[in-house]
Amino acid sequence: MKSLTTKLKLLRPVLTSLCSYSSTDQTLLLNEFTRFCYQRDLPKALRVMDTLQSHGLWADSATYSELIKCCMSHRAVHEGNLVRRHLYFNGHQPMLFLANVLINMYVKFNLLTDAHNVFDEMPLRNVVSWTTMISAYSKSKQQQKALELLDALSVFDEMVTGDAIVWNSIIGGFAQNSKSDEALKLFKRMKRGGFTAEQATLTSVLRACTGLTLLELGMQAHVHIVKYDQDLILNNALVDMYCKCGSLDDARRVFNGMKERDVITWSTMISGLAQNGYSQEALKLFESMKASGTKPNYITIVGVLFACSHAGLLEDGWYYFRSMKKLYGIDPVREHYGCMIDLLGKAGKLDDAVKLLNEMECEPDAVTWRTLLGACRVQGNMVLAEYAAKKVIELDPDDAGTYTVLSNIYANSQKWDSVEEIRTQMRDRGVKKEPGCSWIEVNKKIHAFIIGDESHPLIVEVKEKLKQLIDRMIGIGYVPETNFVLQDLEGEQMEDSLRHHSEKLALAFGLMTLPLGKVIRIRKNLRICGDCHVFFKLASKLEKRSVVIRDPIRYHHFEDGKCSCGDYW
DNA sequence: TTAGGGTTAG
Repeated sequence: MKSLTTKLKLLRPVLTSLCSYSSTDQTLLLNEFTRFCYQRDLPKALRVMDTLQSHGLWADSATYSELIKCCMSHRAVHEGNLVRRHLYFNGHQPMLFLANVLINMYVKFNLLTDAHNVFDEMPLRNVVSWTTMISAYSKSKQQQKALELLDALSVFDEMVTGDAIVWNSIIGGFAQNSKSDEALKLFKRMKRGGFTAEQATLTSVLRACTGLTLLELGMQAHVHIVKYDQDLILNNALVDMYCKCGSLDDARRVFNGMKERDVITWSTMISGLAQNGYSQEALKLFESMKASGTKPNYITIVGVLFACSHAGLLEDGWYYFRSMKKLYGIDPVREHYGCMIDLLGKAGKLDDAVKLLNEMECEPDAVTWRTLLGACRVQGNMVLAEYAAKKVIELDPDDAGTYTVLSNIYANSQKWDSVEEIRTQMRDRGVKKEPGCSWIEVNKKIHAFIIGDESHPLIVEVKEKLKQLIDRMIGIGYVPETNFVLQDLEGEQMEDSLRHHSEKLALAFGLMTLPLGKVIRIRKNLRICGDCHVFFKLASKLEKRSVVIRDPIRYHHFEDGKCSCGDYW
């Protein structure tokens, strides 16, 4: 509800213009202008606007607002500029309200510099002016400017720092652009400022926790959102958070407690189960979904096919793939083909995988070829791997890991010229390897371990702990893998750093700091390598600990010497 | 009849 003062403020310009209606002509002009604005007849409205200006007349703000909306709906930038010039005519300042409308117009045109100019020229701004700018920047490539403006706003209005909408927009913008840590910092600032987060803000916060695999923090957020118990979107985000953090019991609990479920709920849970290695349960859930009357969409089918590929369910995979069009009217797209190529390839049917790849209705992309490369790794097919790796590099020349894989393949066949060629290519293209990095949450804080980086305060102790662990494992038969050829899909591996792959350091740290019985959860930026996979299986048995590793594609649950992925990843 | 934000699955 608008306060009386606000209403009066809004009415003032209308009253002013009414008082100036001295002649019938002018009244007619204004009426005409208003009519054209409402009719969204931009050229006519602009013509009348010019005439108005020559009479020294301004229409009321509601009319101008409509006119600007009209420019926006026509995406008429030029006309928008005309209106702006009209409003500033003869040194006039548009009233606050109209300046805000102008800012919004430029934001919608994605002309942030113009928007910021209007903002800068305003003698007075309100929270709407700030929000419009901050929100625009938080979604743009200039996110830093959103933070700068927020700081400026705090100085300008320390007690209030805007309102919940400002916070919501900036947190949402950062969460949406994978700036999870910044989003969470802002959320803390928001709470310190005494603001209460609404559903959408909390959903963004959950998204940020999901992005960082912050289970503890996500659970804390869960406690705070019980009042939105039956909010569908929030619950969907919760299910996803628990799945992505590898905590399937919690995910199931939320899922089962939901009174309303939509296609996203079902798809999230199906994919979540599949990614975590519970393929049969995922397929069963798909049946329940159909029984519930919810229609699957193409994402649901991606999850279903992923479940099949994960468990090597060749027959089921083919069945779902072949019948998706007929049963659900869904045309297979790249992701579906990708799942099938993965399934066929890892089941040892590389020829069929290649055949399907060639039959694709859409062009295979880098991801498709990388999928085939992954299958070659499992099958140890160097010839096809070389071909697939070349294709990946062709389509994604910045993919550092694949260069390494290709280089390893050449080195293994002693094609040293080719090895040198790859190195030159990488140098020429400025491709740098992303260093392997693993994160682990202890006491709601993230600890990062980066390969070759010694900056963690406990790094000496962690390395010592790891050394002891390796020695004990060698005692029970662990042989460090030294054949890198196809072991390491992302090319993280280097001989001397093998002992200190980031996830091994994170594991050692987890063993040191987390109480017995607590699951050790690690998130990685690169895919786990063959040696680490063996290492983690053995470590889970030796240390009697459950370990979950989330890599960019899927999850590995290590328990009692086994991994949920069944060694196909 | 006039202004700002944000939300989930791949």
